[in-house]
Formats: sequence, structure tokens, C-alpha cells
Amino acid sequence: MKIVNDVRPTTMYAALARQLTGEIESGRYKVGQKIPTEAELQQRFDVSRHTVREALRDLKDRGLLTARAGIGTVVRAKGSSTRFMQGIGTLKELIQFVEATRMQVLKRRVLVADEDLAERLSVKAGQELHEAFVLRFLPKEVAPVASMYIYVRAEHGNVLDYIDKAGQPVFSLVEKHHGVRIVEVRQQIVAANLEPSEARVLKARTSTPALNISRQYFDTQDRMVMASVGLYPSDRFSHNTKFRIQSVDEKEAP
Amino acid sequence: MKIVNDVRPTTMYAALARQLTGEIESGRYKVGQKIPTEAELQQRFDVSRHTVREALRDLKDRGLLTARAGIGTVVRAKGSSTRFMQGIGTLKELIQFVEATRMQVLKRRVLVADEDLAERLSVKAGQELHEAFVLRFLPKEVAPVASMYIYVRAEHGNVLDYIDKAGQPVFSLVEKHHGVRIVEVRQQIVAANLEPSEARVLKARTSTPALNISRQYFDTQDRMVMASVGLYPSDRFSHNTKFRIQSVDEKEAP
DNA sequence: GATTATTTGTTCGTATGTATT
DNA sequence: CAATACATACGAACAAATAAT
Repeated sequence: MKIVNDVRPTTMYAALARQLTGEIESGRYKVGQKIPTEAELQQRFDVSRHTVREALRDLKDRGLLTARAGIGTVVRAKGSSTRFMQGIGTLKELIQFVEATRMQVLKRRVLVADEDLAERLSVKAGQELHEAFVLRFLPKEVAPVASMYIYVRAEHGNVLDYIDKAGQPVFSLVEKHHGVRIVEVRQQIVAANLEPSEARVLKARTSTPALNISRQYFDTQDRMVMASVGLYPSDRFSHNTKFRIQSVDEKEAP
Repeated sequence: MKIVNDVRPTTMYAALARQLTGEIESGRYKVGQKIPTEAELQQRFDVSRHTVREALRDLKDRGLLTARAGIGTVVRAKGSSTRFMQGIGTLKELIQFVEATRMQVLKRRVLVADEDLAERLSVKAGQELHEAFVLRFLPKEVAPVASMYIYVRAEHGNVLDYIDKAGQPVFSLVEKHHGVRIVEVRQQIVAANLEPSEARVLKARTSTPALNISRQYFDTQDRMVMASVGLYPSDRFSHNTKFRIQSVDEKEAP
């Protein structure tokens, strides 16, 4: 089992992005201040302007920088601590949610994805999958916060043996046990009404409104590694997000 | 190149992105299938490869495409306008959503927030507010994607005169007209069932499940500047978020 | 299994446009 | 009007991943 916690950048713009991120976090460039121009960065790191722009694009996408023609590129926020629009903090929330709840496995089975399921989980039809049907509970509650189906590929099926014991998200179990790295998570939220059978296991009334939250986890090869489809009754769960923005208009000098 | 929508792109890659989006939505390229190679697109539209890649990058960012070296570029999802409107997980998406829909104002009134509303909107009870009840439509659709109540403080009430004309988010109208700066957005999603009256204006069936999405916009003084409470029927709207995970270098402050 | 062709990914160079000072 | 700085767009070349021979 090989854990590739590969932090060393593989491309030049990734390296540059990392370097700049560090300089922002370390306070060399402060929030509200301008960073050097593209031309200056180009000289300083001896790369082409295109490479500089790719790196800057990365930081912009992550909400750390904003650029305006004629002005320059301004630090919008400094990394890790705050939450940004890109969902960086949302993943942390996801992990926190998992760690704050306990899980009870009700059913297990092995199945082959038909057209419909394959479509919903972003796998090819015919893919063999292991499925677990679980309930999630808050610490002292008797009624579950959510019911959910969890799917992993057949070759990773054994992780489902541990999911109710390890107090960590299923996706990190797969990462640790099988050396894959999750790189992207896609989440879809739709509204639903509880069917009688669903209401029963959730100890809720039939046709209570609920959030249907599906998540799919992808590795570096864009392969679906894990998926979950959950029902969260509206009286027990709400989905909250907070975006911090800083629209840049002007700034006082230091 | 024929552009159907009333939003005219300002740059070539934006035009190309729009064109490709349309071809995916119209079913010319289906989910799971490959689109033409970059070289072919370059020829077909007579632009440089750089321009093609910028357009493809846009679609990838919006989750419609995924590309892999050696394989090609594959349609991952067929975007918005057919059935689902993509939801808002980032500020960029919020602005895109607003620009892609048109707004119809049904009612206006002035009111004073009682305990309950004040609580829900994060203002003090007694605050005077201007309210607009609006519908949001996708281009060419007759049934609205959403109904929503929009609230602004009394001193900014006049912006509600422009919200159906300016093709921009209400919060940026407030920013421009009154010189405030929105710094934080809080969003809450809960599941709901449509009441008969709500179903009527939305042209939907009663007790259709729907997402109830509330957003509150705060300025630098942490003052609620604007708020909205919307109902999004589940057959017309889903809330999609994508987060990319990068190496968690996990160094803690002492 | 090795080689080759195909396709996206990265990197360089250059020029022009647009917004701001 | 001129200088500055980012935005867009053209061109070219090689690398890396994959599929086909």
C-alpha cells in the first residue's frame, strides 16, 4: 500500500502557484496589497508570461487573488484560515460532519450497475459495485439525521467492513487502504419527499420534505472511486454555506 | 457562427464556449461521448488552439466536460437549460445564474420586520425593509425556475426599480448605487413542499418538493444589506457543487 | 512487449486590445 | 495623450498519457 502524499509540484506553474501561495500566507504580500506584476514575476522566476498567468489563474480560482487590467493583481485573502467560495472550507465541513456523527450499517450487497445507476454514479454500465445502506446519527439522538447508500468499486469493497468503526469519512478509508487519491468531489442537492419505506427507517412521517444529496468522489484518472446518495429530512438537517468575498475597489496604502 | 441567445459574448472564446454549450445541450454531443479534438475545433471555427482551450476550460470549469491526455474530451453532463439549472456554489456561479435568467417582478411592498422575519434575515426587529416578489425564468421557458422574495434595507429601496432591467445581480446593484461593499454571503438550503398558492405561481403541482434557498448578504460592518428567499421546484433546479481537493499539507500552528 | 500515432498538457514566444493611472 | 498592467489571441514545439499496431 503506497500513500502518495505527493506535495512536490510536478509542473512549473504548479510550483510557482505554490511558491506564491506560501508568500501570501507568510505575509510577504498582505491582503489588499498588490503583488508584483506579471512581467516582474516572469523575470524573477525566469519563466514565460504564460506560465506566470497559469499560476495566477490557479490562485484566482482559489479566491486568493483578484486581477484588474490597468491596476494589477491584489491579494484578496490569505489561504488556509478563511473559507472561500471555491468550496475549500466546504470539504472540511464535510469531514467535520462525518466525524460528528456515528454510522450504523443496515445492509450490504454486491451489485452490477445498470444503465440508470451507472448514469447517476458516473460509472460505466456493468461496473460491479459494493453497496452499503447506512444510517447516520447525531451523538445523543435516536432518530437518524440521514439515511444513505454508499457505493465503492468492487476492488475496494472491503473498506465497507470498517466504515462504522473508523471515525473517518469513507473516502479517506479508500484512500488509505488502496492508495488512490481523491481529487474531486461533485455534489448534487435536489429536493424530495420521503417515501413510506424511507420514512420508516428514518423514523419520520411519510412525505416529509427532505434533501437528497448525492456525492461522487473522483481520483486523478477521473475515475469514480466512491459515491453516496443520502436522504436528509428537512426538520433535522439544513445545508449551510458561507462565502467570503472581497470586491476590490480601492485600498489605503500601508 | 449563429448565436441564438440574447446574451452576446464579448470575446471569441466566450462565443465558442457558448456555441459548444448549445451543441451539448441540444444533444449533438451526448453525455459520455467525445467531442471533436482541439485541432478539429480549431479548424472548424478558424481560431487558434489557445482560443479553443480557453473555451474548453470554461466548459470544464462548469462541469460539462472532462479531458484526458491521450483520450480526448468527453461530455460529462449536459448543462442547464434543458431541465436543470445548475445551482450556486460559488460567487462566480451566482453571477452566471443571474445573467442566464430573466426576472419578472410581481409585487412590491414596504414592511417592518417582525420578530420572525428579522430572525430569518439576520436583522433587528423593527427594521424597515423593501420587499419584491419575483419570478426567475430561463430563456424560452414559460414555467419559472424559481419564485423569490428579495429584501433590501429601506434606504436602498430604489434599487428594486431596476432589478428586472439590469442584467446583473441585485447585490451588485446595491453595491453600485449606494457604495456599500458586500463581503460575505450566507446561504441556507432546506427542503420544502410547495403550498397550493406557491405551486400556482410556479405553475407546478401542489406539494411538489422544492429547495428553499435563503441568502443573506453582509457588508464590511457585518450589516445585512440584502436577502433573498427562494423556492426552486425539484424538477427544474438542482444545486451542484464541485470541489477540487489539493494536497492538504496539514501543517498546524503551534 | 515495443513502437507509433493520436490527443491533451505544458511551455515558450509575440502581438494587440482594454482598462486605469 | 502616454505609460502601465492585465486580457485576449495568434503561432510553435515538446512532453505525457493513451490507444492501436
